[in-house]
Amino acid sequence: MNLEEIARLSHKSRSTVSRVINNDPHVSDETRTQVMDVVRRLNFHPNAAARSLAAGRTRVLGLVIPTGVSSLFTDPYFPLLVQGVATACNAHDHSVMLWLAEPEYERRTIGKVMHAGLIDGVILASVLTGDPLLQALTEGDLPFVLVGRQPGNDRLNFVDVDNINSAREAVMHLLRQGRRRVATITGLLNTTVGIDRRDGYLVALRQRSLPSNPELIIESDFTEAGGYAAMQRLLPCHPDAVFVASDMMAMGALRALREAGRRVPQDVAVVGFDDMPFAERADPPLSTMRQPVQRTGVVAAETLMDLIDNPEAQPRRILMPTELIIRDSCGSRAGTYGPPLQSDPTAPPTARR
Amino acid sequence: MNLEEIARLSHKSRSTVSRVINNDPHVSDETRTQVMDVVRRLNFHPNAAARSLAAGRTRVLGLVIPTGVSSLFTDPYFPLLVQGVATACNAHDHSVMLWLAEPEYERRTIGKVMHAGLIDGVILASVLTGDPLLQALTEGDLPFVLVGRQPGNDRLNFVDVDNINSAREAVMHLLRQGRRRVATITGLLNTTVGIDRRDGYLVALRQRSLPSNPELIIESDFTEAGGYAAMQRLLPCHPDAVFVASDMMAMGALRALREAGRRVPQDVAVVGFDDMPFAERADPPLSTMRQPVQRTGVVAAETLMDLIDNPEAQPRRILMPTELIIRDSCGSRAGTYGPPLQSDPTAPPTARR
DNA sequence: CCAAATGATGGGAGCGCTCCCAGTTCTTGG
DNA sequence: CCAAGAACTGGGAGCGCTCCCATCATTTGG
Repeated sequence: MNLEEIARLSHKSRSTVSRVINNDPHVSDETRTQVMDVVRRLNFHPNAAARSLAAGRTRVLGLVIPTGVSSLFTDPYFPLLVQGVATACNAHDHSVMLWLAEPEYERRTIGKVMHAGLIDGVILASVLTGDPLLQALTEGDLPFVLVGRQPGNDRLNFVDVDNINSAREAVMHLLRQGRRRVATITGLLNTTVGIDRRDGYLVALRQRSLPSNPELIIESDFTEAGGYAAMQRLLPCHPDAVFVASDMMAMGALRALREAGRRVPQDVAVVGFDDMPFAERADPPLSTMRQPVQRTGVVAAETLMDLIDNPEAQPRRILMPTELIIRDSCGSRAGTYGPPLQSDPTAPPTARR
Repeated sequence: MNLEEIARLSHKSRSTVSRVINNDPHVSDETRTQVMDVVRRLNFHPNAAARSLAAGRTRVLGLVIPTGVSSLFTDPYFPLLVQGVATACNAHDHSVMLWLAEPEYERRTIGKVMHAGLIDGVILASVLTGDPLLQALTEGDLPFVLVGRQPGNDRLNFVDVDNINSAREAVMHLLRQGRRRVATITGLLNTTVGIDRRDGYLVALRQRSLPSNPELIIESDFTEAGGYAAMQRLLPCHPDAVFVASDMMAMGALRALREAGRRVPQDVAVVGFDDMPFAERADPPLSTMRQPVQRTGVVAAETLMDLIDNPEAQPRRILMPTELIIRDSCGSRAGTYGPPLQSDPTAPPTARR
């Protein structure tokens, strides 16, 4: 079944049917109705390949997820992001093509993304600096949006949260409680997000004129096991608070603290990052910096579609809001543990929704 | 850049270049080398749309994930499945198109999957009986594979685990420990997997000539919160063991037991299902029936590709192996808790890898 | 009342491939 | 040494659309 056949059955031309299908205004209402009747009766859908070939666009967005990041799919971060992208594509009558960037197929993936004409644009999640695909995209002319900023190139389009300031706020919150030995478990420090959240920790200390103590800063890898191991290394240093750069690692940290007999939050306050679904059911419920992951996926997809339609505009650099969610693990729930939350009029608001 | 241009530069015809690109054997080695040199030099990739249009196949597989199942992307089940499918596609030089089956776009999704010619075949995960897309696929002629069997139609292709027998084994294990009041928290009973795992529980009781007690069977929904609520309803009935139909719900059940002061496994033994990554880090580590989710995704994709090449063959009905993983929560770790594991020569082996 | 603008429609060309058929060259056996 | 086949190569048609231009009918303004 094709345009020609619909044309025959509705006694119109192929061109007119094409106009109807594509909502072209240059069609009379009567004709439109006639054609649509036939289209609906036969459940006609135009062939995507022919359409792409003739029009030069596919109405498909690519989504590339790195596989090197070990946590990958056990951490709900990517699933939520994927869900956001897919939802936005649904809403805008696009489809999404998903690639796992497995190193052994790197060249092939680059070829498919950039040269095969399968997609109109691509969303790249969590790229590492120097990623060959990013390199190729930068040199090519396929529209693309990063999830997570890349320092050093201010012409890139990205959607992200303000990791530095969000981390700073989280640590500030701990300091305002009177915690004096605040440690941090960082993410991988070869990722921008890992670096930024650590830097936010350092900024907070500096703002309070506190020295940073290298033994209170442990690099980890965003996994539960990594958080557990990092917390164990931290135990001998007796921190009274830990800012953990992801909820997944925070779960590991809580487990290590529990096993070591340290009470949370009485002995050690813990704040995570992400507000993943499991955070509120942790033991104790985890205080954490919420970021709107699913919404980030939606915005990334919408930004990309906008970019496809308007390739010449200024780079889009979008920061999503974060929000500090206070639960039990940081010891500042009113009247629950320790000293009450001191109000600090110089502090920025913690909620920026 | 197109075939014609490669042909010009390599002093061959379009047809010959096409043969080289498609690994047609009717080309001399010399010609092949010449052409490939130009192809590589210009980094040429044939246009996917033109290819699909001319050849009638896209080398793209669809993957449809339901969104009605509330757990969806917070449960690592789907992510692992997606990863398996994507990996298999990578390995076989295919791409994967992902759709979230959101109810409000149901008609549109069906159209894209079935009539737009975007894909050569589709994998459907966790369909409910009577799903309109399944209905449409059954009546159409697009190759498709289900993840999870559908009773009532033995012409469908599917990949699954033997949920009935696996559940039976898990419950048998509890009974062999001497547990007498074994309860179950089921999944949604409008899903085949929910029904099958409950039925396996019932079969185990029957095999031991034990009566089934309705108040020890609580329907839940595969979520952590659902498992928590179900366990709370179970507490007054004083079960000494619970078979929970998913690890996610088991986490909720453990939380409820902990809050109620019931010791696991001394007071209540718990066995889950899935062996999700978090199971071994639960408190206590969760005994569970492992199923190879990622591998299931790989097999589903490979089965679909086979089906696309051989549409006329017999229906593929594939069962993946499961394996009971003994950890602390069921109280049968040798020399750890309670009575020793009794050997039961009539029992089937628990590991079937 | 007629020229010019406006609106609606139809047909041709062409997007970049694959597939088929025909033609050319090179072998090989009787 | 030549016919018959095998091996390789080239060109045409066509996949189902979109886009452009031409055409025809209908308004509208001077």
